[in-house]
Amino acid sequence: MAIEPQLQVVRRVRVYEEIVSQITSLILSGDFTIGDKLPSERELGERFGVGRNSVREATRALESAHLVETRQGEGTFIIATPDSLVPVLSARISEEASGVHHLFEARRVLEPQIAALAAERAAAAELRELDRILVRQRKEVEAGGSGIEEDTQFHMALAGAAKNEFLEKLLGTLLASLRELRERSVRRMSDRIRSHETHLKILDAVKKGQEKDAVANMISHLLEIEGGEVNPE
Amino acid sequence: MAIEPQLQVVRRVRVYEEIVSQITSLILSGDFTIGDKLPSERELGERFGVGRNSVREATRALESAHLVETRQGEGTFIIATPDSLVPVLSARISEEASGVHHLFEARRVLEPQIAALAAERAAAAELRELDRILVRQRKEVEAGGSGIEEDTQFHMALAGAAKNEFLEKLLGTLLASLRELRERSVRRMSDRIRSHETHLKILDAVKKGQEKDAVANMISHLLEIEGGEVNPE
DNA sequence: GTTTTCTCACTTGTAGGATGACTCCATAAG
DNA sequence: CTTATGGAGTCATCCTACAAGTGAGAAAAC
Repeated sequence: MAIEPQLQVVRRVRVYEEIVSQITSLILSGDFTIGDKLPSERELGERFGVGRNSVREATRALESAHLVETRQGEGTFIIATPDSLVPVLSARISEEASGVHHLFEARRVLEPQIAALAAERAAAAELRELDRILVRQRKEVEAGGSGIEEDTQFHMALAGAAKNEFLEKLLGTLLASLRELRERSVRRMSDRIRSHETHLKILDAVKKGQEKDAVANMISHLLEIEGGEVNPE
Repeated sequence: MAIEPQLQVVRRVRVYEEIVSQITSLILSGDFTIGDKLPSERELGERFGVGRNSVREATRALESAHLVETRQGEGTFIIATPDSLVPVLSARISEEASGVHHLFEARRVLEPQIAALAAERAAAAELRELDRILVRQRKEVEAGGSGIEEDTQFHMALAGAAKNEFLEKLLGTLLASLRELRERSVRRMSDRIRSHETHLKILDAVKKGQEKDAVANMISHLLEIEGGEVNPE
């Protein structure tokens, strides 16, 4: 084969994505704030040097992310509330590898407390659902699967049992950000089994309402998942 | 004034929204499932009787909701299952229902851990900044002010010292959400002074690197702020 | 002077054409 | 069998044209 020059893989960024990114930055930096009106589609197009279509596509993306609101005949307005910015922020951070450690740390902060709340508040039906998830995970792992889908389900169901929608939403965001990383990490079968067993321990503590055990088990579970190397100071 | 008939507010549905809705339904019903390829933009446009622009805008909205993935030269593909749609739907609901109580609780989950991290990692310059903030707060309160601005600064500076951008931004979000509520609550002078003194205690623990004291002091501080009635089970 | 109506400029909503870029696959050339 | 080539299908992006909605100020009516 002929000599192939090492080609840089060009990450094709579509025009509309670039616009979304820029406008999001302007909102985050405070240059645009709630209630502000964006320049018209034509003007934005001229300013960015792109067509009106691309501006519109960017607007649709921002709109479905609840960052802006478009009213025919009037214009497009910033409606970003702090709440709606949370997912955006986490998505950004996850793009930069430097933030991954922060995400794991945030998870270690959040999830043990979520486990404690679940231990305090979980209803019988929720406990049964958690049981069912772990049964599915066991089958999946024994069949050679990764069980990662069930893993996510377990953690989210636990958050649901904690009865705090804000925390639940937050964890969902966090797990979504970490998801591709976790899928990438090829874990050994023994790890998967151990992970499943720690799930059982956590659920056991939750069932008995033992908050401190739930916290402790969750912490060791997260350290297992995260590092591989558990570092129990 | 003349009799105003109760006018029904007409919800104008844009074409692209209708398309998003229809495709979402097809995913939920299982007619479209993961991996499936959507018809081409032209064909979709003809089938719905709309222009390609509208189809593209719908695609952008679906894409930013992680329901589909578009690859140039190939087509647009479903990347979601009915299961994965559930969180999307419930997120909408929680935007309205998510109560203030949940926000306070989330704060009690987050901020003690942030204080612990700060106790572990705070640099000298950051400690001096925290000092300065508390001096300003003291003056402000003694002059009859609320000191709420300095309160926010203190908590955010502490989060900065924790050296985790994600947690820092998260707390910023949370405090902004709670801000108007806190401003509304007319607190007594004695409460303001006590709040300031608890700040001093927290900072003291942070300076000495006593993580557990930092956590404990932060918890009691938050309970003070939140309820007025401390309930130390 | 006050109120109502109308006009017009501006903005978003939508359709559809033209062209470029990319992917895949069948077919031809070696 | 391997490698090029080319064409069909598709998305990416630009463009024009017009419909539809909004708001403000001019014009008209009172």
